Amino acid sequence: MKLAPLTQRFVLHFGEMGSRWGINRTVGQIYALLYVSPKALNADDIGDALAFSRSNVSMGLKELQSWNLVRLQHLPNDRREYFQAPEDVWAIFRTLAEERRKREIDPTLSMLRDALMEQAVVGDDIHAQARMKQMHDLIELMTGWLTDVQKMDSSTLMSLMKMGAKVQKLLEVKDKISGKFTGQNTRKKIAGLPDIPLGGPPSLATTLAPQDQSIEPSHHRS
Amino acid sequence: MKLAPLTQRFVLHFGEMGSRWGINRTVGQIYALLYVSPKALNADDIGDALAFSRSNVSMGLKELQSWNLVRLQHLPNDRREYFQAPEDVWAIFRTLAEERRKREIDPTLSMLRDALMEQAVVGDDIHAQARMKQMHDLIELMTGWLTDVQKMDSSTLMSLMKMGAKVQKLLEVKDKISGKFTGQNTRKKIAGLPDIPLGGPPSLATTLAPQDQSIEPSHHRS
DNA sequence: CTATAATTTCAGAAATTACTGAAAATTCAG
DNA sequence: CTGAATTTTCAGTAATTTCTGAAATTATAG
Repeated sequence: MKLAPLTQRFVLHFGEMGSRWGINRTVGQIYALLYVSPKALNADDIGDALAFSRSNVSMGLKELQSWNLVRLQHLPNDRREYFQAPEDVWAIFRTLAEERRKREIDPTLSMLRDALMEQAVVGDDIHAQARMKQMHDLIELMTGWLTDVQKMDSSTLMSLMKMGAKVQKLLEVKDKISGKFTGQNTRKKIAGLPDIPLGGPPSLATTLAPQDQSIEPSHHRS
Repeated sequence: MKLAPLTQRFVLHFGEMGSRWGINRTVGQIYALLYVSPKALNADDIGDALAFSRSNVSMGLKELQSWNLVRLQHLPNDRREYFQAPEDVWAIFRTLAEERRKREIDPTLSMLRDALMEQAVVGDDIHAQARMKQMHDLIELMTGWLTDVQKMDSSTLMSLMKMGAKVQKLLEVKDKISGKFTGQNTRKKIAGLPDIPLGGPPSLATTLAPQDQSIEPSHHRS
């Protein structure tokens, strides 16, 4: 590997972090390289720079393409494919968020939806279902909000993030002007079922009724 | 494994998703079980319910503890340790976000910080450093904002999320009232260096000056 | 302090995932 | 179409991760 020193550090770091991010070392390094590269690279460039086999590079690129994280380019008088990372870091971030949602959240959300449709019979399942409902509602709220956020233009998003905790103030002001409740009816409510509890302890107790709720397990051997 | 049907589906799903979430099957299933369980469970209960070896359960619980995702309990007249997931789904989510940041983001942020302190010498590194700066600034903005958000009380957060894209409107209104620029000076600016570009294409060109920026790679064989 | 219960550690087995080189498939200039 | 260039697939191997049972450690009741 014959990379410029800072580039090399960056690439190696991404390789190591890969596993924590759910990608492998190869994919991490390839992406890092594309990200810092001033020009698009072909598979041989990459394999050469990182000392990976050609097939490994091919698989890595395929993976990155499935994440929508690379742009494919064709150059005049060159049959090979050239790859580059999008220039806009915001765009990269959005893509990442979206893809992660698709892979890490959506399947769970749909599993939860299914489970909530069923009529729980066993006692344990009745409680379990209430818990699933809580999780489902939270996830739906978060992903719905993420969708909204992704629709905003970058500058709005930027403002929002830069003001940070100050939104709270702004929301308070808004409340005073527009009436008692905040954001009411802005997002659809799921038929018949209770809201996500906000506070601490009383949360579960309030969502589903007659179930053993005491802290100490009652029948766990003397 | 002798679990109630819905519980079982939930547990198995978490086991499968585990790998995508950076935890293993065991840990995923243990957490799922604790999450839906109406009472705290001890290691034997868990190993029994999921058919894992005692040592595997022990390791899994250790892992979950390192994520701050389980509470430990002691019962009268029972030497064993009992585990449970926090009841408040919001609290769980916050913990998850915080831990993931610690593991998946912070190391990269600090690597980037280090790399930005160096004086790039090689041409490629000069460009690479500009790219790292963009990534660094975006991450810092996001994590800083996350910190702010985590400081909000749940109801504010709830309002914010429920209003979704409508914040945009609110921000516009605020702008009209409070002057021309939004959020200006709300978060510290990093000395002397340019902001994160917002738009598409002109982004990189505006951040660091005299570097090959043309789209077609100029010296890539005829 | 001793004996027992409970938990943790750890070396090796099992399972999974990553990587390679060779072969197959695809693409495209001529 | 043909054949060279390029990319993809895939079977086998290497590396890593997960899981287990046995042994070691820790905690505590008596």
